[in-house]
Amino acid sequence: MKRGISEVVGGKIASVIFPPCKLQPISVAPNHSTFRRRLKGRTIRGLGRLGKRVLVHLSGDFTLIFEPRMTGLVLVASPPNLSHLRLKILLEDCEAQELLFWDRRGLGSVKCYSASEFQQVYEQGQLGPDALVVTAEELETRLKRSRRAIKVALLDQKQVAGIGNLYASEILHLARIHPETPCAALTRQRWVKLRQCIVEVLEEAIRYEGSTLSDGTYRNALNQAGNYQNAHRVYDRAGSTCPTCERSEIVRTVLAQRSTFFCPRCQRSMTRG
DNA sequence: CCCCAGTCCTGCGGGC
DNA sequence: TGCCCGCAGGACTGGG
Repeated sequence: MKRGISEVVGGKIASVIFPPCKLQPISVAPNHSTFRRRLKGRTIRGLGRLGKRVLVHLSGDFTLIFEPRMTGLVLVASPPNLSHLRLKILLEDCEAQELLFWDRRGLGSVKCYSASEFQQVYEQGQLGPDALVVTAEELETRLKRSRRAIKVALLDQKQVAGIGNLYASEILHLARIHPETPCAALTRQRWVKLRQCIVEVLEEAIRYEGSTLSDGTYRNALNQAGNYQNAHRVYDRAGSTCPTCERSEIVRTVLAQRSTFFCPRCQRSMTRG
């Protein structure tokens, strides 16, 4: 999503519009008027990412933070519809005419923080190391004393930032680790393998422009559907044959109230294999 | 501290 | 055909 909005860099924010919306409003921080005041007239200096959040760095040391959660989109193209359009930022002096935030369920948020506010909110410990750059040693050090299931731990953004429910199942299948394996039971070798698979799955998903599931919500910054759902090995594939062993059927379970998919043959043991 | 369950939100789809 | 209800999950909260 971040990559798709690069054409906003260098732009100047001409106006900030919260379109009238009959739905429950999304969260805006610090509040609507401060948000608008902080954005207006500023120049977009660059882009960043913090786990699943998209960062837009502004002049004056402010940072605009998009948190899309499941159904939010950061767009530089027409949104899927107007009824769920939550924020419209009109731009000048850059390739993109506008930067939009669209969110069907409204669980996402937009924030604009000063450097010190940003530091406070995302102080050390709030978010773990980014999943794309975490090392096996960091993962092991953070989790080896935990008795939680590895699938649940991978979703904990304080431990490692950037892995969502869908990708946790895919990562563990590729790493051939049973999702209920207690973190403390994983060997050094398994942490190394796990880190490799985290990077492999996430980079693959990014190449495919993400997963557009059956509800059709996820889109890239140009409102184009992703293709990673066609590459899923286990997610949402309960009952179909495992593409790795081509023998067992994919099983669905629930861990920490989240759907979890795995192959009982490839991800057999809790502690070895 | 560690960990889990409940909560928020909207639209889709299964069941009847 | 239409209605109702369960479900999807990322982050946060409260509590054991």
